[in-house]
Amino acid sequence: MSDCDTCLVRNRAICSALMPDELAVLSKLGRKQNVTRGQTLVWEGDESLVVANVIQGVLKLSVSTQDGREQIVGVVFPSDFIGRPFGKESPYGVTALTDAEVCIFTRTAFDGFAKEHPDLQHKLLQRTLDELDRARQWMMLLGRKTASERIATLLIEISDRLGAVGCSAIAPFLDKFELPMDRQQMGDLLGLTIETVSRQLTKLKEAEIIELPDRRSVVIKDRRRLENIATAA
Amino acid sequence: MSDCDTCLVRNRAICSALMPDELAVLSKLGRKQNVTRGQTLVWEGDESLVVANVIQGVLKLSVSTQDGREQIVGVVFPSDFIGRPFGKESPYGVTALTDAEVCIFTRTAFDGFAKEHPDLQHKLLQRTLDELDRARQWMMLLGRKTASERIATLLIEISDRLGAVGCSAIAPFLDKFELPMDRQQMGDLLGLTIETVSRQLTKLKEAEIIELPDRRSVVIKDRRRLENIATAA
DNA sequence: AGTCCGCATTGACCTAAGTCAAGCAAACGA
DNA sequence: TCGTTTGCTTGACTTAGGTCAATGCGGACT
Repeated sequence: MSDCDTCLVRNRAICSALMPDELAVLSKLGRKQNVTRGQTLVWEGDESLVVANVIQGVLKLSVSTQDGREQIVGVVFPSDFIGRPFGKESPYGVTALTDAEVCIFTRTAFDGFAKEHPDLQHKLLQRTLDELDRARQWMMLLGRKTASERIATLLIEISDRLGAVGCSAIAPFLDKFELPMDRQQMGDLLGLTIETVSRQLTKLKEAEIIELPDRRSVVIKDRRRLENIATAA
Repeated sequence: MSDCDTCLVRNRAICSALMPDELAVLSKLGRKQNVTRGQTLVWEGDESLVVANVIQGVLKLSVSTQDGREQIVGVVFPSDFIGRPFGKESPYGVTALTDAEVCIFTRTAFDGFAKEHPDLQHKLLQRTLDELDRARQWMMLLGRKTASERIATLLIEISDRLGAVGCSAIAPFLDKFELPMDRQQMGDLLGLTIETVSRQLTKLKEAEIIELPDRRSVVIKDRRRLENIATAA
């Protein structure tokens, strides 16, 4: 891999657990790779051959039924880790939602390196625990929330996670942002149809809680009210 | 804690990563505790003060909305690990579904010990990754499956996990078992109401796919067909 | 400028699951 | 032994969200 020193996510990715000399070793094992929107990095059910760090862009993790229903089970942002280390086939596919850049490793090479580096494993454990918490919050959404609660929650969540990627000191709340996905993908993430997503968005727009300047943009005009809807308060 | 040597789950819990002398140290930090059905070990939103291994019994992890809707986001069986190590408040409550016995540690003591024992952390990481995969499969269920698919999936899942606890060499498929939860809890786990759970169970009974000898027992009469329903094949 | 084309929106209608309200039966306590 | 409670089932009705079918609209290409 070319150059960890200039990596956009070097302070936030799991690599930040490593000392410079260790990082040099790891960097030899990986390489940067560009991925274009829609490209699939890992197929659901395939043996888990690679893991990666996201440098730029947004990717989805998704599961499908035989008859084609799809559920997005995770969305990864810059500095997040992708893949299933330590054996096992990948129970979900990984596909780019936007053009992206990842720092990719073969799973076996990464596993071997990780075994020797407890600090890296520790970071990975913390990240996995956080991801598990997030997955569980999403289970509540999928199991018990109404369509409008789901949409509101999604907008807040995306705003927060995009905000965390940028400089949060300058822009603590990101009230204007680009959706990293289309309506269908929002539906696949929320367990709704595209039509319901669309209807709920126009409802929020008509209530003047958000604006939709174009198909991909969202402006949050009344964050407080949006949060109230999201938490069913 | 009294005695790891005779612990029912010593070969399967994360403790199995440790050497005898290390285990002796860990055992000093924990103690066995009995929990009765319905008792809550950790409250949702409380600071995470304890972690534990499950020795016997079944517990639920659950999240609630302000207005009282509940979603069960995880079910833990003997040898599973409970709690949120390394800081943070617990985003879910932990409550016993059956009488249970756990081996409990204060979080800080456990964290300290884990930091010194990479093998233990490695086990914990693998377990957390598995748990995350399971949570994601459940997201597919909650987001995209119909009521009958959900019920069928639940019965298969409980049968499998109870089977894994017992001796799977003797009983590879557990076709008769006790549900570790009531109808309401099945609903909370599946994102359904109690009435829908009941109706779907009677439908499976009338199709002669299962039997329901009493409120807590299930007999799987036609596993193949049940699996077909579960996977929407 | 005009015409595709891929999304997104909107409307009319349908249905799976929720709600509300009885019944019912095993377990429980007097 | 008989109420009472607690959990489960069943039935009648409602509804949130899905389905199907137009329609709209902005961006890319000729």
